[in-house]
Amino acid sequence: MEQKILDKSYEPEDVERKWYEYWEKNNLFRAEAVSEKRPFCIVIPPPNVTGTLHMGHALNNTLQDILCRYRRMKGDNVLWQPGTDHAGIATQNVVEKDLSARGSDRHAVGRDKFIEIVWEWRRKYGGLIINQLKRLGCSCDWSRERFTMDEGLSDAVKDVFTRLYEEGLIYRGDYIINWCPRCQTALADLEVEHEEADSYLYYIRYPLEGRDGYLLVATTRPETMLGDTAVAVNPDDKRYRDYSGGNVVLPILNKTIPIIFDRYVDVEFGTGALKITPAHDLNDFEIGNTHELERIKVINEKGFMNELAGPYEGMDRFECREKILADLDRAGLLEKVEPYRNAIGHCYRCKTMIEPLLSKQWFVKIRPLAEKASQAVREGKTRIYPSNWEGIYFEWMNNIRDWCISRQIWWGHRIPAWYCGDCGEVIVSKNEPENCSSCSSPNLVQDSDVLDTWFSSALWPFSTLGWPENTDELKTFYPTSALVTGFDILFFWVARMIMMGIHFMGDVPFRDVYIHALVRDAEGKKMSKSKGNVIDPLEVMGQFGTDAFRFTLAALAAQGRDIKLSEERIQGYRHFVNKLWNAARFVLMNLSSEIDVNNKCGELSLPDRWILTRVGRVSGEVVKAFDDYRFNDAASICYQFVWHEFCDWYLEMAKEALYGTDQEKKASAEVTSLRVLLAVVRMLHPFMPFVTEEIWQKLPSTQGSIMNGGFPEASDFPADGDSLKEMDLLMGVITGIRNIRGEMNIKPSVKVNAVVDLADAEQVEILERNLEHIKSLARVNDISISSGVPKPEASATALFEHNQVHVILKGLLDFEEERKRLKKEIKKVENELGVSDKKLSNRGFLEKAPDEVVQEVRDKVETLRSRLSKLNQNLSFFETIDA
RNA sequence: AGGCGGGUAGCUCAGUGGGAGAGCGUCGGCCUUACAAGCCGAGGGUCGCAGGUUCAAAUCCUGUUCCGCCUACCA
Repeated sequence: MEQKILDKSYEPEDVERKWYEYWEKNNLFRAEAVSEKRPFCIVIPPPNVTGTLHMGHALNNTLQDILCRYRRMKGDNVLWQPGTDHAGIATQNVVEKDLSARGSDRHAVGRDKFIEIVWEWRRKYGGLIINQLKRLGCSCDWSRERFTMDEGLSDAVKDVFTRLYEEGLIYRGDYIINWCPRCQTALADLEVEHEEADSYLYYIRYPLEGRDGYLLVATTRPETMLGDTAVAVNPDDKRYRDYSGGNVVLPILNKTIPIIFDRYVDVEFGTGALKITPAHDLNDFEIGNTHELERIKVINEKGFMNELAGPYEGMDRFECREKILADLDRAGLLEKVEPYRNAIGHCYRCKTMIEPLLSKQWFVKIRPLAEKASQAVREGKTRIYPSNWEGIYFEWMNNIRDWCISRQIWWGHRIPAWYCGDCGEVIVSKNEPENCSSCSSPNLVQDSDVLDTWFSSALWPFSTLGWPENTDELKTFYPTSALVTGFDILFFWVARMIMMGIHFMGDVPFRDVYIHALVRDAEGKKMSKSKGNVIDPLEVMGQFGTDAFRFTLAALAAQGRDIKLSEERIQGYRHFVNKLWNAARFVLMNLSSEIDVNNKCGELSLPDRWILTRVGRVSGEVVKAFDDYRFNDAASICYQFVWHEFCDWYLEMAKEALYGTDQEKKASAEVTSLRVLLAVVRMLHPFMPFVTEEIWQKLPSTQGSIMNGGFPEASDFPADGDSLKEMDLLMGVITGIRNIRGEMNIKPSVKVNAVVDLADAEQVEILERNLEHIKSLARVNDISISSGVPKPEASATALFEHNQVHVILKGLLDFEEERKRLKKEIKKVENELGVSDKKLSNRGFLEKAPDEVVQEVRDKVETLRSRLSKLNQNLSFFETIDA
């Protein structure tokens, strides 16, 4: 027989391991591909396969797990679809770093071998983050784990690429792209981080051809002048009107380039003359196109000056800048240098300064996809919570530009395009072609680039469910129910999933998107390794227990606000876990061996009726909060109820019956406390899966896992409105006496005598029936309840509603203290009365405010008046008595 | 430059038209047989500032200031 009494304190470590193994062994996370039950599906935002769990993951997955566990308990067929992402650039970087530490590099090992090494790496470390998610308690259906480089998902990628190509939505072209000279690859616009920094604006003289003088040009990047093919001015700019048809001589290279006119140029900025470098700047590129300018690339893919850079060939781009400035200065062509702040793009992976470069890349023509994705959200097919993110989503969708999807790295989905070595034909095909479709030549070479990782992530909600096969999973779970993610990947990932989902599945990929906050440190700073302010979730779990950690995250996850996390907060919620544990321990200790929650018991006591009514209401509130993604509300409702209603009031009062000899009363207290505890652990289970399972398994009347125990609902409990009012009265008396005791510093060991004077004689009986509770909770020896009795001599009085309770102080304390206390309270009541009186003397209020509001204020005034007169009476009593 | 969010108790925040709240911290009192990771009690706020709408504003509007974030092709 298993020991049913709980240990004195909760020890998370063993308990967590035990139950996670139990859940997995019993397949409790398994979803059914076909089921009568209502489907609920979340696809996990796939973590990088090389990653380790950080706070962002912890929050993100805790919230998902809360939703999944909640829905499962409500009887849904839940699929939490897990998996990892191959994270092309990040993973390649990690493996390359490892290679270089061993004195090698990817070019030395070759492409095929390198990819093999990365797979090996994944086999070795890919399970790390998965195990960390398990440690967090995540109830993913691990039997369905996917990886973006799996065969099935790779097929999906090829399928999507070829179909988009055939539809003209994927094309290949020469454009200015963001190039990272360190990672040696193109990046999408989104992958470039702009940060404002101190820089300089250099004013350079471009001598005019065939006449005296020069055109003064302002630039932040003097090294690109080697690739200049024009200088542009605004046609409306009077200063340059007579330069039409003229040329300038490009300094250093002494090349003649034209002065062109274009409205793009801002007359106000700098000198109003803009040097044009079509091969190294997006705007210049576009201006170059309209004016049919030559594109001269002077910086190569490694960030070094090439052979077209004349004397600077072979220099690094920054070195070249310094040299060129020195040379210009010497030639008297550098007029001035001004400090200037501008935002320069950096690689989001390695922080290297991005080089805008002319390059041939693959792009997705995004507008047609974006428009439908925009519309779907506008029509409410997908709802974004909190809704202010919708505006940001639309904003981005409206200004979106074509998506550069080719990457010059090796780890990823290779672009399914082949080039004919003989006729130059481009063949895009799911399967490797044997001959050129145009000239039948077998001389075909596959494109060496791979696709942006986000290209495969964009398919995640349907590729993981088996697409392009028409699987049962797709039929059952697509569109998925909710997506939970941080705003930092709203564009990278969420928007692109919506586009691809609509295009290939004909429907949005998810009904709801819940955008959660960022986890910051206690000062509100972003956590980062370089700042050294990271809190490691695994350490936290070890120190405080996973349940306390999860509850903290949920309790702090208010919509639209970042989370400031500190160890003190987590510690605070660990106390809550302990409180729950001890409540359970107490209930268990007092249960009779043959007890069952369905046992018949005699008449319920007032506290019994009250707590059952309350737990019903609270269940309803929690359900509503979960349904609205108000995790913090759900958490604090539970916290408040468990600690301050169940423990502080109910269990304290139940002791009366539990310790007593009346078997009927004892039985009803036992059944009620068990019933409420069973509800409490179930409503807390989504937050705190481990401790609740541990308690559940020790409680009588349970079978199997708490996961199958159902979620408590309002209708499970009797609603007894009278019990709420009666308890208010009872608690009012007890609180009144406690207030006096506290303020007068009467020690708990000293019992007092009290007289209760009720305004409503009919309520006397209510208190009479509950005298024992007042005596034990307020530490009272003798008490009398009646209506309309005079205040006893030498007593202190507490008021509640229209009632008063007098505590006899004779021989207990200093009356001066009581006079002070009364005066203080009189002042407080007078202030409140002043506010309300003012309202009632305002004609506008009486005429225009709703009747019930006016009535409320009238009632309040009445209450305050009677309080005030009682307080004054009490005070005058004390004024006449000598201590 | 544009956009978004925020400023409420010492700290972290909830509260979106009608009585300023919670948790933590602080202070005072308690080893009351579930829990000192606990129990009982107390103190503490001109709701950033200035106008406006309203009978009534923390709440709605306008302006302003400070902080944070996002987006951006003025060199």
